[in-house]
Amino acid sequence: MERTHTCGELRQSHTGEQVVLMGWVAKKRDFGVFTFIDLRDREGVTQVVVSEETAAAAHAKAKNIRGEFVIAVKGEVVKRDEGAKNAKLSTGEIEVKVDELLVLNDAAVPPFQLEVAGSENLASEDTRLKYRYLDLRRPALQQNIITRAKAVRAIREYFDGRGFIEIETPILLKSTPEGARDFIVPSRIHTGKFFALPQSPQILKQITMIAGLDRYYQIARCFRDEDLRADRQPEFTQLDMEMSFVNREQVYREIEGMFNHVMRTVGGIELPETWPRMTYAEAMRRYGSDKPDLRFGMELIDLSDDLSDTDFAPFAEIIANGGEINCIVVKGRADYSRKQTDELQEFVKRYGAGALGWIKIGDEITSSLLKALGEEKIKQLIAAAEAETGDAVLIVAGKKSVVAASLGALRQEVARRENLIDRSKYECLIVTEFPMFEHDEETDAYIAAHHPFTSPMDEDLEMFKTAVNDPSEHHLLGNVRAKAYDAVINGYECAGGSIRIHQKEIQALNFKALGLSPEKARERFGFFLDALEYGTPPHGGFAAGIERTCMILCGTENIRDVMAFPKTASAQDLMMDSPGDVDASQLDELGIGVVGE
RNA sequence: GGGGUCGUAGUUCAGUUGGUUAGAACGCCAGCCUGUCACGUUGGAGGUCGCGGGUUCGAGCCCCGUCGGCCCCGCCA
Repeated sequence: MERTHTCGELRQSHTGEQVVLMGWVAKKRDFGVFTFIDLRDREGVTQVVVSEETAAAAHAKAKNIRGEFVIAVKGEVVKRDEGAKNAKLSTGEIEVKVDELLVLNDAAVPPFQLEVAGSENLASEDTRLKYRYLDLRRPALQQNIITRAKAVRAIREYFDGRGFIEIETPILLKSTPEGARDFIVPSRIHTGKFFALPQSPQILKQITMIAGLDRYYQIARCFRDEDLRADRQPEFTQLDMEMSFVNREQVYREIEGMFNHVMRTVGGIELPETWPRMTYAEAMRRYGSDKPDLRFGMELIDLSDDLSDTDFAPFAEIIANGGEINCIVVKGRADYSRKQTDELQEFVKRYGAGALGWIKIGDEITSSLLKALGEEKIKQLIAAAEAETGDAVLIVAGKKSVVAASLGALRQEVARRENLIDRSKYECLIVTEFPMFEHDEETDAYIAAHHPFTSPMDEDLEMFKTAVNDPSEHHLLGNVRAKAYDAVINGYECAGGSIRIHQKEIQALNFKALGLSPEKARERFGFFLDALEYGTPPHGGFAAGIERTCMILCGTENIRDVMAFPKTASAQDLMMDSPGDVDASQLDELGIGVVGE
């Protein structure tokens, strides 16, 4: 018996045809003298009916069939009576009247129900992860995996069409102890030495530019041994690309072109041909985030000037120390209860905020700051925030970075709670002019904000040189902007990149800024510094997160929904139970011993 | 490393102030059923209340510890 059709393709036009379907039993409805079976495969579900009267042998076999049995049926496509059609199924206008039924394989009773009314009754995620092969039979999850395949295909289409070439770079690389923790692979041939898995193919793609390959891309697996999040896994996939002889705008065009092509062809989503641009400084000021979700407003408002003359000691101190006092206005929520504002206060405390001040503009004005600031000042703040009767004003004071982080996160949290996010909207932007360095307070050192090969802005080059060469001006590093940029869709950082340094003098300057001696730099990146000597073209590029892009396309907030075999938040695979032990002989061969706890 | 939250039947959950034999739905097993598509219907089986300890006459419930899932902070050049 050969399959003639999938379970998703039969329509009324097939009426009368003899067909063979194969698939899994999604559901059986037994009526004694006949039995309905919902037969499922990747493409859909088709109802087949087995009658004792017309197919006694098949009907007898159907008696013993259970969910997830694998069966083949042969029979005629018949049009359903008007009242018996099922509008919920794409194949609901027909059914297959079975003549022959073959059990291709039986199945144990599944540990959880694949199809239940309402996805909120699904089995818990750890159960489903242990039996991932069953979870993956769920049409919703299969659609995500299929969407991902389409997205990757669309990416290849785009770059192939733009004259880029796909180049594979090694998975076994060398550890460069900067950035994320590496996954380490021991070498048997060189006992005691180790490879590292790529955190990204960054240096290698730059070397392809030095090699004159000009336009490179790769669907690259990346590995970072850091803690997980709802949108972060230890291994993930990036679209990695690099091009020579380009400026930032030319890279932006490729970011826009690629995402627009993928979102249009895979998701039917139209994004603007040219995306809005916003500097990092503006994004932080207006949204408290370098990846703002622009599907709603509720921008941050700076109240520092209005409070510069305050007697209230905590605020005065914060302003004196260069801090800020910002607020957001929640429309129509003057009715926030004490419990709710307490919850929001707990929320901002996670980000280091000391407290959450509030003003509720109801029939009368109430505020946690009424005693501290006085009624007149409260009214001034309301005016400054342009809040209206019925609104709530939420205020955070503190260090600039803490105010941005906590209020930026609060803005997102309130939008979620208040249902301010239009899920049918897709708001994208390119954030530009990221800072070149971040200041690490613990070590009082400056570390690369993007990576150590990022080019400074031309406008800031002199300041950069001064900061590096004059120890008394070292703090200026914090002001140097880079030719670095991110692509943001709906509050997700979907891609990031930069124009790279192609002159060895500036690269040396950058290593010095980062506190890397020439010897250390040579030790870590010697091969790359050598390469820079031999005619490096100006170049730049970006890397896009495949999973995050697919999360947006699939409308999920969980990265595990767009990966076939994901790991748990504690970086384990519950299906294969990895990571696991290895034989002592394997360790011996590698010259490795495990130090007990 | 830290915080929050959850853990009771195969699954999703309920379980009162600590008090008799821990319940429901779905699933499973056996029967009946000529048009279902969340089929209906009759009956049945199924529990180490995550694990360990403690308090108590008595613990699913209280306390301590521990393990695991999820979310967040730190971390993620």
